[in-house]
Amino acid sequence: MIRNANRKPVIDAKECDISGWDMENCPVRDVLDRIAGKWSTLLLEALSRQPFRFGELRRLVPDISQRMLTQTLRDLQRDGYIDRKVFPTKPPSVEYRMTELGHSLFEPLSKVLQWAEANHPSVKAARVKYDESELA
Amino acid sequence: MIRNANRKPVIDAKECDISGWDMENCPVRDVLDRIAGKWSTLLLEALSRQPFRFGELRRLVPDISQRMLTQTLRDLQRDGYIDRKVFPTKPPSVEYRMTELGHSLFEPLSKVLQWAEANHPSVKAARVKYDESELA
DNA sequence: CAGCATCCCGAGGGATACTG
DNA sequence: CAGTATCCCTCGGGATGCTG
Repeated sequence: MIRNANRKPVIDAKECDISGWDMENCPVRDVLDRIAGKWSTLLLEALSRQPFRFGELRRLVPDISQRMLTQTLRDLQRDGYIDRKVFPTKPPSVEYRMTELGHSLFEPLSKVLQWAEANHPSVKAARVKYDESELA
Repeated sequence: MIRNANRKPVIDAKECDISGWDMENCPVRDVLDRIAGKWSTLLLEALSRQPFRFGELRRLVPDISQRMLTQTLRDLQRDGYIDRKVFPTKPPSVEYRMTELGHSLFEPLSKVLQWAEANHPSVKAARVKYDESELA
């Protein structure tokens, strides 16, 4: 039985490196908050394969509003994950292309996405089980 | 120069496997939405190291409100990432422990967290550069 | 100790219309 | 085509107080 007696003292802040994260300027949160948006990962996934133009992305992700497409692309660009090239044609065309930083981010990120897809059934099953035990 | 002429036709939905995700029941989003919360990764990181009790987690993450601590823990438990064991002592004590599913999630997830920490300077630099070019 | 209930606010994000 | 500008509204999450 796990009890207070043979429980280790509360984890040391230095050692654990968690308590040291004050949320105001936590590096991990600062990066994560931007890619945790509703559309970020989807756009990163698309652009990880090949460059796309605005309208192409719009067609690729039909559910996104052009407002959020613009904003998400700008945020991703601001953080250095994608590049934006304007071709002064008429009408103008704009190409979005993933940077090296973006690719290096997407490498570990894609593993999480793959995990999510692969383990979705387990998660759904866990939810059903939880919900059943709750209404008891 | 990249132009419309020698540009590949718009990516095939089947091949790309993106357009096929209707957002309503996209597996990836369904999983991601829960771990994208403000506190989820922090609690997963803590519990990936060792089990903790409610109050211990509270002290580990001082910024979290007990409301969000309770709610986030319940959500993580519901999705099967952590277990909750109640010891009928007085006063009662509750232990949270990461499940195998949680550990298997945290494996790829921790890589992203490490990436975020390691590349935070690059991201910050990109932002500065972007903001400077914007006010021009 | 480990929660639950309530109130409340700001940000994320949708819908629509207009523009260079 | 590739955006910008408004309006609006949900809801994630903070603060506070109460309970078994």
